[in-house]
Amino acid sequence: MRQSQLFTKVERTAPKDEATVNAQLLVRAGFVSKLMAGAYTYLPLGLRVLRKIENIVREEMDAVGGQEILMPMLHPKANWTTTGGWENVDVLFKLKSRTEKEYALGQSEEEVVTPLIGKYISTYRDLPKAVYQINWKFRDELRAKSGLLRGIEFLMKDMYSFHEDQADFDRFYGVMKQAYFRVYERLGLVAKATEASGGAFTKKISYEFMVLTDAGEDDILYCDACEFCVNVEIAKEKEGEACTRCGKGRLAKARASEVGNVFDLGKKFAEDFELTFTNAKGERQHPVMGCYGIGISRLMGVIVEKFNDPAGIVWPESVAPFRAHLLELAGADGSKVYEHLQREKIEVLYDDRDVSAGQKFAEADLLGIPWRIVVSPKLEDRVEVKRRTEKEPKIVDPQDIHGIIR
RNA sequence: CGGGCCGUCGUAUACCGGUAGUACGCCUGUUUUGGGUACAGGUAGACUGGGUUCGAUUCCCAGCGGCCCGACCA
Repeated sequence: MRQSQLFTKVERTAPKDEATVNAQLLVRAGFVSKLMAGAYTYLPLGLRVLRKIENIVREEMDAVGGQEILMPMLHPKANWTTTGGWENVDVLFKLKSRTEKEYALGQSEEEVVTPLIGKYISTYRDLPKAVYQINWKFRDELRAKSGLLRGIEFLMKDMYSFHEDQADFDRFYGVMKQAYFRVYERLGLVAKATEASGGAFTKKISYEFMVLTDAGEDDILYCDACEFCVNVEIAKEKEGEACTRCGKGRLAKARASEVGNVFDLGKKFAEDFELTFTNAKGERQHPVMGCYGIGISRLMGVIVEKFNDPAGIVWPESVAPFRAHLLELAGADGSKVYEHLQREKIEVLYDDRDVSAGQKFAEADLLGIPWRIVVSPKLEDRVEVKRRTEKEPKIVDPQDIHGIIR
């Protein structure tokens, strides 16, 4: 894409009312624009990043047999009174139509997916099944904050699985855990599976996937020698104590942001909606249900919190809005290189604007695209290629670029 | 929801109970051309509604909005 055509522009100063790094950089660089606290517009650059994260999550959910659907965000009140959520879920947005009919905005979709699945599940031979969607969620938070980290409207992948028995759920939970770790790894993040409380509708322990960052709002204790990790809200252990699981490590405390979770919902929702299947003995039985969330838009914020330097964002290659940023300095013509990269199917942002070299360099650093390519009269027919993470460029022939940055 | 701070050109800021200034942006021209080039001219602003006052952007009240701390957060 030609940068001269991009409708957004870089701001030279950071917005005064954003405290977190993710909000400051994303707003300044023109990836997002705040409509109100907790709700952002995703601009062309930001939407490209969001879609990349979404696609990585989608690929990994498909890989474990998840089937993608898209459910309404607007829910009838009845589904929520059936489960008690209308009265008990305080973050539920409720609204009334002009004819006084009442609705809820989806903040999680057990109330919709459970009756939906009931239409298609009748025998144990239909199980297990896992369906998911990637869709906007609404939560009436008392205080939206921290840029993309806590919104009242946010993009989330939510998967729901249905199983014949607890053993099959447990098996699937293990599969999902590995899928989640693959997602985070592909995003360049290290996540810890953390034991946490199950919230309002399950007494069981749930697992939250946490990325360590000071911008987060959870405190966790984790063992420095084994995988053990627990949210302080349910921890019986204390910081500095020896780990009881492995007996070798010590527990350290850290701030983290929750980028995914897994709940064993048991039979709660199946019972509420009278969802049953016929087992091998011919008896009617409730399936065991699980739900699995990943906060897509929050991940975008967390990635920026983790990957930045004083000059700007440093996107991991897997989610960068473009792979290459082609800077055409005054007196040179980058159009041939641009066309070459397009033929090679390399996503490239072509800075063809009539602005100074210094401004192009500064803004390129802020945008954080992984590879920077410079064409300049100084270089004659050669071009300069540099990684965002590195200091020194390489001078190469234009036809060699795609081989280097691919 | 409790507490605190704050709303001034597009952005970031300053001053002031009596003509609202600066930087960046934007427009025109010249200049410059490898790290936000320089100069000249121009453009553009007091959240809303009440009150006090001769006069309010400034003081007071309310509303709306924002940020921070806490609580909350399937």
